[in-house]
Amino acid sequence: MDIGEVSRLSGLPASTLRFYEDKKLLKPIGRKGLRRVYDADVLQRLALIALGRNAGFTLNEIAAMFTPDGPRIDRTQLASKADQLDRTIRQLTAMRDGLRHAAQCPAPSHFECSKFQRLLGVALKSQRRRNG
Amino acid sequence: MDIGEVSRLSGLPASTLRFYEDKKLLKPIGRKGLRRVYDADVLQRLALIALGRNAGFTLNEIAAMFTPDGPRIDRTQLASKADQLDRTIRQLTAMRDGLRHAAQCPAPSHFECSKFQRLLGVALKSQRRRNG
DNA sequence: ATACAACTTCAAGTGAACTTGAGGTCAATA
DNA sequence: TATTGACCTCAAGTTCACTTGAAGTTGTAT
Repeated sequence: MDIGEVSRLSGLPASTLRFYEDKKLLKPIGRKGLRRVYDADVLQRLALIALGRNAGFTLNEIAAMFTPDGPRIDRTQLASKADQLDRTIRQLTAMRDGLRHAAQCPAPSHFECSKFQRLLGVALKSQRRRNG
Repeated sequence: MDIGEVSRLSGLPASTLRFYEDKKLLKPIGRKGLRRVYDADVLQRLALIALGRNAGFTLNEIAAMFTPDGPRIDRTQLASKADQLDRTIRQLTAMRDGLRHAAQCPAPSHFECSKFQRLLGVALKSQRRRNG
C-alpha cells in the first residue's frame, strides 16, 4: 500500500500520516524509491490511534503506549480514562438537556428561565473545579 | 470589584479575564486609576461564557452571541448544538464502556478481545465520518 | 513616607494537532 | 519523449485558548 491508499482507506490526509510518523506513532514497512510502503496492519494501528483520541488521550500519550513489542496498554490507565469520560458524559448530558430546554423555552429571555439559571450555576461551578 | 476579586469568585486567572476582554467577551464598567472595576454581573457573564465553552462553542462564537443589548442566543443554534452534543455523548459512552471492558478484560492482549476489536472499528468509522 | 503587593500594558511564547508551500523526484501514460 | 500527477522533504504557518515576562504604576498598610 502506498500513502494514497492508506489515506483513502483511513480517511486521513497524507500530511497527517506523515505527521504521525514524525511523532513516532506510525512506521512504513519500507520505501519504494522515495515512496512510503505500508503494511495492511497500519489500518489497525490507525484505528487504535483514533480510539485513543476519541477517549481523550493526546498523541504523545498514545505514542508512549506503543512499545517495540506491540502496544502496551495499562489497564489502570484505561480505567481512569473511563472514569474521566464518565464525568465528561454527565456534564455534557446536563448541558444538552439544558440547551434543549433553552431552545424551546417560552421565557422571553433565557435569563428569566430558572432552568437556564441553574445551568449557568453548573457551568460556573465546573469552571471553579477546573481552576481555582 | 477589582480583577482579583472577580478572579477569586470565578476561579479564572486575571490573565484570562484580560484575555477575554481583548476578545470582546468582557468589559469592566470602568477604571479606578489604571485598575479595572467590574460590576457584580460580570460573574453571570462569565458563567454564560463557561456554559458556552462546555457546550462546545469557541470563544469567537460566544463573542458573536453578545450584542450591545444583551446576549442574543439563537434557539436554532442551541438546538443544533444540543444534537451535536448528543452524538458526542453516544460516542463517548461507547468509548467509556469499551475502555471499561478493556480495563478488566481477561484476554492477554486487547487485540484478542472481540469487544475491543469492535471498538477499534467504531473509532475508525467515526474518523472517516469526520474526514474522507 | 515608604515599602510592597497587586495591579497595568504589550509582545512574545506555549502546546496540541495539523496544514501549507516551495522546490524536488519519479513512474506511468499519451 | 514529454508531461502529468502522485509522491517526497523541510520549514514555516495556523488556530485555539491561554500564559509568561519585562517593565512600569498605584492603593494601602505600616
